[in-house]
Amino acid sequence: MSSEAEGVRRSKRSQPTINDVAARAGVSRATVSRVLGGYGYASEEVRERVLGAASDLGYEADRIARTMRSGRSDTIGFVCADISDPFFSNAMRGICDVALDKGSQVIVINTDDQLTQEQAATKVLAAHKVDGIIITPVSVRQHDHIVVAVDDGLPVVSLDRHLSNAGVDSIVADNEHATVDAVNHLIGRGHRRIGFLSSAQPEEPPVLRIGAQRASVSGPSRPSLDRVRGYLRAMTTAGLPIARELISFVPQDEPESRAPAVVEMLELPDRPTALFTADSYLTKSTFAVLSERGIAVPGEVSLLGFDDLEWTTLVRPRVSVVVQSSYEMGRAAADRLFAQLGNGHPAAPSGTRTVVPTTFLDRESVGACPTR
Amino acid sequence: MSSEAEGVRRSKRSQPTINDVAARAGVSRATVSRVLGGYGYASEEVRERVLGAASDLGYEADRIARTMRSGRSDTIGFVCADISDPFFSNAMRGICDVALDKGSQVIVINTDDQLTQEQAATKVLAAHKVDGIIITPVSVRQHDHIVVAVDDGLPVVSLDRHLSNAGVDSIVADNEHATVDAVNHLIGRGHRRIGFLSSAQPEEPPVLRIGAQRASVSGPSRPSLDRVRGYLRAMTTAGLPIARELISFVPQDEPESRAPAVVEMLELPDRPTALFTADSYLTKSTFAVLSERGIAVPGEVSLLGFDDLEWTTLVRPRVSVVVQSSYEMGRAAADRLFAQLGNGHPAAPSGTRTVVPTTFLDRESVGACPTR
DNA sequence: CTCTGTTGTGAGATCGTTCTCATATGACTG
DNA sequence: CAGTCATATGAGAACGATCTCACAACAGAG
Repeated sequence: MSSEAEGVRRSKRSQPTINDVAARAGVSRATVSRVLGGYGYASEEVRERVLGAASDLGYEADRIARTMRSGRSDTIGFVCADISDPFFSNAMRGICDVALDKGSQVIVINTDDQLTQEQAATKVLAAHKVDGIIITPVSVRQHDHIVVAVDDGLPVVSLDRHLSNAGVDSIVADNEHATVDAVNHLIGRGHRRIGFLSSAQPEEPPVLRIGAQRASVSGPSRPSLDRVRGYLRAMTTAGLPIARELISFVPQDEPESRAPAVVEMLELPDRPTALFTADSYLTKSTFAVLSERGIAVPGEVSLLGFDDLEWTTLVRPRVSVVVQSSYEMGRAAADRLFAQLGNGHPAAPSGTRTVVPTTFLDRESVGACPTR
Repeated sequence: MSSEAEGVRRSKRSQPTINDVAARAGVSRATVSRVLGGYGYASEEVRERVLGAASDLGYEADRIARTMRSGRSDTIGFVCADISDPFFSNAMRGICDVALDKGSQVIVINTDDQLTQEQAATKVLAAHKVDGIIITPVSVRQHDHIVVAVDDGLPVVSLDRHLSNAGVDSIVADNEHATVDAVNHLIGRGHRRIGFLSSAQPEEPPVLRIGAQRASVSGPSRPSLDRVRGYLRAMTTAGLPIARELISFVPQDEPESRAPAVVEMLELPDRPTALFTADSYLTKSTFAVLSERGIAVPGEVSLLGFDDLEWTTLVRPRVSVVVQSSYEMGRAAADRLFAQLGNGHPAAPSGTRTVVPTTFLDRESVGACPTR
């Protein structure tokens, strides 16, 4: 009933606390917490008084204090190479959508594919007491920091890369299969000399072993490697020879080397009649080179790429591509993470590998192998 | 010296606390805090012991507890319509880069241009005790929730939109000027009938007033409106008539209406010889329609757009555009925010309007006005 | 009438920091 | 020798929520 004290309100940063609500409702903090938290007992009369007081004051629980006490922050972390990359920003959108649904927020950290930054990121996120982390690990070998986080009980989901025996769930596209299908499509159109272009992690350049009967690539599962594997498998299965010069890896951190790599392949004595580009960067560079040199697509050279981007339907010919939905992959990663969170005690992560399907969009850049 | 207790470590979620460090160093919490916080006195000997203990334990201060006590969270919020939109993801990257530099993290929330979601977002971020917010407000009229936040002492910077008299700093491109220059460029090439296509916020469709001598558009400053203003000013200044049918607004939330709007303009009895598209969506739709219909660019129709995207140099002709660096705008917004944070007590935001320059990229889609 | 159980409430510990304040010691000054 | 400093440290109070526990009050059972 004291109307005078009400008018005085400190203007700067003074959200009402649970004490204010308790005082206004004439009950204790514990009772307010019980009513608002929806647990324990509370008489109907008290419940109404508390709810009324809370809404009168515009009370909103301080998340930080809540986290302090309960350990849950309703916040997850997303660690990626570069949020301005469409793959990650789309995945981010998927993650955010799921998080919103679960009442969580998302903190983003870019690593620029630097291991040190990734290590720092996991530490910072742990210090922020995030409930879990979705990460696209820089390296599939050096991931001690991730294992440490998992051991500390922090749920982690790996996006677009699979960490073997790290006990981390992962969400990946069916890269190998999709590539097999795509290359088979080219083979089906009569192509025999099919070039393969891919970006490669500078730290772990792929090592190819090309034998008479078999070709293989060493290293753990990661998109670029799995796609080479798909290429090798499709070629081998079709009984086609694997030529070293038809496989080109461009270091991820040397964008300026992409066009030269494409040029080099096009200037081969026995030029490939089809090109499979394993990522959007190389699809773009390849298309640009082809277009600049006036090489007819698909008349002289067919082009088939991985990843769909806005421009692929804007250019002529429209580019045929294998699509992986980064948005769906983001959603899947978040779903997986919240599933782990749901199990009260974060059950020992089983290291489940969730494979997200890809789609083949047959457009205009692939044609029959030109006859000579 | 007790080596047995050391071996026992709880595996789940048990980061060492400042108490552990204090115990190991044989000092009090306060001393540890002083050494680690770098303030007050501490003897060289104690300092070393503390530092040693902290590093032995791998101690990292709990950010949540720190926030609890100090009020600073080293976290800022970014509220945008859709993080998967290149404009926002690039801005986000800029914000993250600056934040990283300042030792802060960024929480992203998508609003899908929904006012209710934006209101919820500001509340949640306040509850998370973020140090400040960068926001691209859905509406430049209904922003009570933003004013409330500012009044509560939460620094806010508005990105890409200016809120008049809300006391909020803003970062915007020089939309009007850039458009004047761009349209002047078209006029300089002899064009007289220049079409203008833009997206419009569904809630506040622009109202045009077209008089004999003057044309104007009502409403507060926001990119789409400022660009129409630029168009009107350039046309008026050049003494060219403003024709209502040459100005088309497509509701932002109706992507399916874009192509029809372009078609409608191209089928005008006296078809425009040049088109200025005020945002990337319409640039894309316009290019697609032009290309599908086989209309020669710039032979029959010239095209000039706002915003640069990957595809504009991949297609033929390459599209001439006005570029605003969303990355730089993001950086500028973050710089502004941290500048406010720096002033100990967040000085009353002056409502400063920072204008980020644009660049005109003259490529191949603009040509001389065809003679009939 | 005592005992047990349900319902309702509050006191107070707790989470891990930061930071104020009190206190202690030695050195130096007048 | 008392008084004033600078140096060095620790005790303990916040911050705002959650949640355990203790305790009432009252019902119904034995």
